[in-house]
Amino acid sequence: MLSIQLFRTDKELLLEGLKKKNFKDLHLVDEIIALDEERRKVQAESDTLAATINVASKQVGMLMAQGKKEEADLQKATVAASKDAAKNFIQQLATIETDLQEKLLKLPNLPHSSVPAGKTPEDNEVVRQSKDTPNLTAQKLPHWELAAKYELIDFELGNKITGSGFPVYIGQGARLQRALISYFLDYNIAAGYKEYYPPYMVNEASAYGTGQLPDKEGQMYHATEDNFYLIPTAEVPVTNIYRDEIIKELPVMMTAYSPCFRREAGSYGKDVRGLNRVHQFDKVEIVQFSHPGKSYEALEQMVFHIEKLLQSLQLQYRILRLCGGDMSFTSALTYDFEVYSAAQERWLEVSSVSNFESFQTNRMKIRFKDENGKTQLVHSLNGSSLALPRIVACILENHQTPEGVKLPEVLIPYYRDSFIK
RNA sequence: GGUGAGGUGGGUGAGUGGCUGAAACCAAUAGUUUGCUAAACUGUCGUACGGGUUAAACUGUACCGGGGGUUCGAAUCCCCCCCUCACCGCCA
Repeated sequence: MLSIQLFRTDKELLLEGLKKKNFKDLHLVDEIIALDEERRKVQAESDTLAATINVASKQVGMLMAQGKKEEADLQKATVAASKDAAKNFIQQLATIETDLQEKLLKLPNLPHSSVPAGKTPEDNEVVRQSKDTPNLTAQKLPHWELAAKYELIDFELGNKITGSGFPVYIGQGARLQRALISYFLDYNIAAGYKEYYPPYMVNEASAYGTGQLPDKEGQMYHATEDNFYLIPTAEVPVTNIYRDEIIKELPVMMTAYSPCFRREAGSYGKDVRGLNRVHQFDKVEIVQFSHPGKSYEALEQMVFHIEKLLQSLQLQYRILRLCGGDMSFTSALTYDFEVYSAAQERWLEVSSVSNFESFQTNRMKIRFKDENGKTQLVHSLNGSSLALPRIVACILENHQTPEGVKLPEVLIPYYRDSFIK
């Protein structure tokens, strides 16, 4: 949620940013400004009236104590007379505030100045790309065939137990999941992130906090009996750890593994074959809360952190700076990491790292005391390090050899073998 | 699921209708002092939204789990909801 101060002081900047994000309903800006002014006007009047009522009420008590009953009754009448007006003001205020809030929630975050203009993924900017491309000559099997060949993943079995998009990992496949999760967590912890093991279901307030509600409700599995939501990412429970808190020491660096549940309503076709898109998958997430002046530095660090991780897995990757039109609603700057699937001959997104600035924390009221002792919103950032399915897909495809899948060096201690065969 | 107790500021915890935005203690923080890896003393110390100011000072309103009600006036009384704890039941 954008801060209301922006509307009072930087209207031009606001409009410019919204345009870059291809936001259409620009008239909302003027409506919000008008509502804000009205709100302040009504509040001033309401507060004044409330003040006079409070004074009169206090006098009733004093007069009664002195035994001046008639004068007290007079004051009572004064208060009673103002009561309707006071109630009216309160209702007016509530209406205006609800309206204001609703409109404010419709506006996306403003893009950072480095965000390229554009509307579609084609307009994303390639920041860096690893040089070498995998040299697969003899065989070039896609991961779903490799998974069948080595009995790693049974997609059909998942259909029977639950439904499509719920793969069952078996034997070496299951072991690889465990190895990757442990490796990713250890890698993050070594960089200073604190490990959390959060709940996999959250309440409504948490889902609102990170912005899954109200607009992305259909993407989450909902346990209606208790009104809990299955988390679509560990970002939700982990970020909410600090909801309504004033943080004592920045930065806060957290990492968590969790399964992720996504309904992915409306996705079909060859793009979702195998592990490319599933309803339940595993991911290790990193989250940071940062001083507003240092959040972009933190973002670059996170990008570097993930880049090194991908290099250690010997996967070919590229880093994209998303254009205004392709960025998420809440983000100010997003870098996507894609790894090249040699067998499918396409890039697959494996991580997305974003700075949300104060867009999330404004809604969740996550703050700190600045140098002058004033309470300010912190900046929040997060990224995947990493999402497993597509990493698994690329490891299988890109490291396939006639002898089996040769695992990268760093995974061997975790997998306790060097080949999947 | 049943029964009981309870939800107050960073923490413990007092407060059962006006003198309470809230005692006391602890923590935190600033300073004073003592020549020692600390103690003593003093001050400051909730949040939000307004007004005000270059910025402060200052000032108004709201908030004692959430919502509603009674009353001139509510942390305090009433109703509904949520949550926590204890015991019982069930159980990985």
